[in-house]
Amino acid sequence: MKKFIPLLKRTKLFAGVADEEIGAMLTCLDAKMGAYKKGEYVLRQGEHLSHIMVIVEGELHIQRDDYWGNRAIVNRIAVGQTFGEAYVSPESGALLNDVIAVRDSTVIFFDVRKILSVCSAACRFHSMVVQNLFFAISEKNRSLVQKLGHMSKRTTREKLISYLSEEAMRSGSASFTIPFNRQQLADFLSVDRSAMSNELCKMRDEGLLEFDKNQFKLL
Amino acid sequence: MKKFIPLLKRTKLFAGVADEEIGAMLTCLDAKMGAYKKGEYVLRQGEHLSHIMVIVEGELHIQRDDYWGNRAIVNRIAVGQTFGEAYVSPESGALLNDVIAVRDSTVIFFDVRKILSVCSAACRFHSMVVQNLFFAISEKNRSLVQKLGHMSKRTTREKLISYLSEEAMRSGSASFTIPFNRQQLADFLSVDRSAMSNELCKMRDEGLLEFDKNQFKLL
DNA sequence: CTCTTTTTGTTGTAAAAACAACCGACTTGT
DNA sequence: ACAAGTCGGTTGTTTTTACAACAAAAAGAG
Repeated sequence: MKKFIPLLKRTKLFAGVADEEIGAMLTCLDAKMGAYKKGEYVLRQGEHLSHIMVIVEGELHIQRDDYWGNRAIVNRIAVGQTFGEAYVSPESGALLNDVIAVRDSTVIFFDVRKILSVCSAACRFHSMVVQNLFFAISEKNRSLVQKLGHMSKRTTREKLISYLSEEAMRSGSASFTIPFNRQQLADFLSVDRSAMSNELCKMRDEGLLEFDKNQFKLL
Repeated sequence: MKKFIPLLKRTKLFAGVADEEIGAMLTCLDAKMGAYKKGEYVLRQGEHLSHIMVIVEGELHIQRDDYWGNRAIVNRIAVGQTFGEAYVSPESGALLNDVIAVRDSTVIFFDVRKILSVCSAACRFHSMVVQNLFFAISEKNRSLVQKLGHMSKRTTREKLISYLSEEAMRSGSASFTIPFNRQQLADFLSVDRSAMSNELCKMRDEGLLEFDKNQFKLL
């Protein structure tokens, strides 16, 4: 687990915590590691979560499949990001979604109760982690609201424009790469893949944008 | 402001804090009160927020109107609930939505920085409020995910079933009252009002549910 | 109580999306 | 290298939605 300390240091969760402190905290917070193959479930809807997870390798999707096989991708968790902050609260019920590895992934789990309760040991930075956790969930909250902004658009085209504009804004350039393939993007925006593909090509023909695979350019 | 202390005591934010402490904290946290008429804007998209608000009278909608007049209702804030927790983080940018009073409303604002920094005075319960704030945003996070669950449904009917099921679940009964009129519900689910009204009546005719104004019963 | 405004339901039409089926290009594994 | 699988695009059909316009009922104002 130690080899991930430099990476952990750069995460939002451990921002401002010294290297040597992180090592101590791994013990203090009862950190456990898990490895998942591509396509494997990390957590399943209905489970009760007692740990917060930080992803240190790979990529996860928070998603949900309904009875008819429609998949909705709620969110994407990349290296350095966390999942489970929203389930820290004692009143939070069962997990609403599945968490699945979209690539071979490694995850470190931290015991929630140990994070929230003050520890006696060397964790001078404990309270900073609590505040970081707050900022992390705060950021996730804003990202969910932004996603709602895309989903509340009526047409596939508007959803695409809303999403792609955000990605362009985030990357700070009209050219950018999205972290989804077509099917995943369709599941993320909750539209039909073929209809979306069709719409993308129409938009390209109209000169609104260019794309090649996951590389997009807004014009 | 004092008359709201009993109410504040029952909010999630001040859970576990004694009456007399709340009075002290109102000063300590630099609480300010604001009154808003029905239809008035409390906050506007693009503003920068430095306060967390607790609503003590009335009802607010978090919403966004686009260029073409389409309104999307992101969330509803009722008495005792908070808004702005997600904008506490220093990196959080401008407000993504408008906040509007749907009824005459009264709001108490708390200075964010004073909440997050440790105060010297009588606020023994300060750290409890920080944790409560965490739980509040955590709950809001889950509610956003649930809303995404409704919005990710493809048809108006499915969205309605998803939403109404949740409301039934929450009320613990097949009969329940929703906090929206038809137009607001349509804006909340991001569908056309007339189409939704039509769908609701079809579902009633098929024997799926009964309703009278905002009162619904699932069968 | 009466007039006005708001809310809800209804209908028809045009636009858009979902769905299904298929093809070719590209990957991957053996 | 070859077979199997994945991925993105295309097309046609059916279903659903948005939009617009209107009517009836309810709520609210004076």
